[in-house]
Amino acid sequence: MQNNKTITQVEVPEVVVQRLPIYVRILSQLLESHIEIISSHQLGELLQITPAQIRKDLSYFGRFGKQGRGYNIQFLLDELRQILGIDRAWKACLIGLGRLGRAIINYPGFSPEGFEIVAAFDNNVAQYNSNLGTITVQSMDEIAHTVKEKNISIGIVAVPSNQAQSVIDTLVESGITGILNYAPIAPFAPKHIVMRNIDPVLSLQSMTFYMKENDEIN
Amino acid sequence: MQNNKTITQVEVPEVVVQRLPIYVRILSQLLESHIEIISSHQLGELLQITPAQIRKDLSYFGRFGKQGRGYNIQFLLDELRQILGIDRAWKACLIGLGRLGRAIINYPGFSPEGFEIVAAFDNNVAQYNSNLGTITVQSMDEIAHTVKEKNISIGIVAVPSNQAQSVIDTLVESGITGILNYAPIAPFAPKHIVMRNIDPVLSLQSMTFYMKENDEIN
DNA sequence: TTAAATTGCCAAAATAATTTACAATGCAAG
DNA sequence: CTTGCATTGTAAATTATTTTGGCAATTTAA
Repeated sequence: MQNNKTITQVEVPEVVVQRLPIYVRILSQLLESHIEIISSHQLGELLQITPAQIRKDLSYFGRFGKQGRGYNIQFLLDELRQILGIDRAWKACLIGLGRLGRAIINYPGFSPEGFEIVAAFDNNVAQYNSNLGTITVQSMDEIAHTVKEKNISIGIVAVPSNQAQSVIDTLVESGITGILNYAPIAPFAPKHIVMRNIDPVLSLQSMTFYMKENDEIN
Repeated sequence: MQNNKTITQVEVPEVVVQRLPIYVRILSQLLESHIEIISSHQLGELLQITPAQIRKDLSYFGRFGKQGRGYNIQFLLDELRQILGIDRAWKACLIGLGRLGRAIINYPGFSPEGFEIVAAFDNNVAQYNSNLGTITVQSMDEIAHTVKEKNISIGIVAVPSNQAQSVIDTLVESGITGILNYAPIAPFAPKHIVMRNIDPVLSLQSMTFYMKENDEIN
């Protein structure tokens, strides 16, 4: 393991980065409820996190609050959005249009957050070309070309396990930098690629570890 | 934060528990390829983990290998499955049969791993009662009764955000001990409940934090 | 019988994450 | 304007986790 953080900047811990979107979500809700100011204590209450941790997390990026008062929610939100890079739109493509892929492409939660699926690929083009609104399904051969042409930066992988790694390889070669992988595999990609796995079976399997203990009481 | 691990046993770190299912998955694949023995070094290669970490992880639970030889895959698999509690079937129920819920109930990946959805609930019973095979959709009023009757231990939440917390509360009252939550909220539950969240938007939002930096080069 | 491979484990070191504590500041009330 | 309360930001201490190095014990294979 080489040290790649000698550059001056204090490295932001991964856990902190993962908490920021949660902060954003809660703050958005509060704003919708016409609340304008919140303290780290109140926010911690809502999130079941200590106030100190919230202040510490934020301190990696700057000073956003006012002593004696708390945080202006709108301001903090804008700052966090910028920090996360979600103050702008991101283009994504979807690979695989089986049951899962179709559920993903119809999921209404991505676009309000700025993630737009602008292309879809499946080798069974004809079968899936209906009901997809403005998007035309393309053959997987066209991934590289389309990704470059449309300047897509995120790939969403929803193909069967046995095809997933090769799709990922293709995406990487096409110049994509982020991959959201739904295939139940341990994917491999170069370090500059940001990978996130969505894997409900793994979640369940780590869940039962803790449940089995309780269960023995019954 | 109270110390709840003074009981004698060495607490198994959460990350370790989350790696075990990955070990199980890889080992299963190896077994299918008729490989019988593997060393921590080879396994580490496959998973991009150091051999020492794999040995350390396993050492929390016992001794499963042979010096000079490595691990018998079938044996290690059986042991890990038992440790995780996935050496038996778990009954789950699904709440919410919108697009997401229907994708979940049709997902073929749960049952081979021993997670069986044996009940489904939605307030719009009539609408969804077709195409669900053996499962009959019940009204949400019936959650508590059915969970107890069928001895269900896992709840899968796929209702809209605004209903999710109240569904979770109901599940908890019904005696469920594990919840797989697909609703994009920060759910609240008592500590004895094991909660896992599946939230692709949060994943994407923590992804762009790392992508935006690379992006500025373009 | 010997050499090579590999586990299990310990202890040490390094790294990371969380919590504590408090000075500094801002706000509100009088 | 002054006082007292609330709250941030952060340094330091603490706790937790991960990694590393090393080696005796054991197994296999030559």
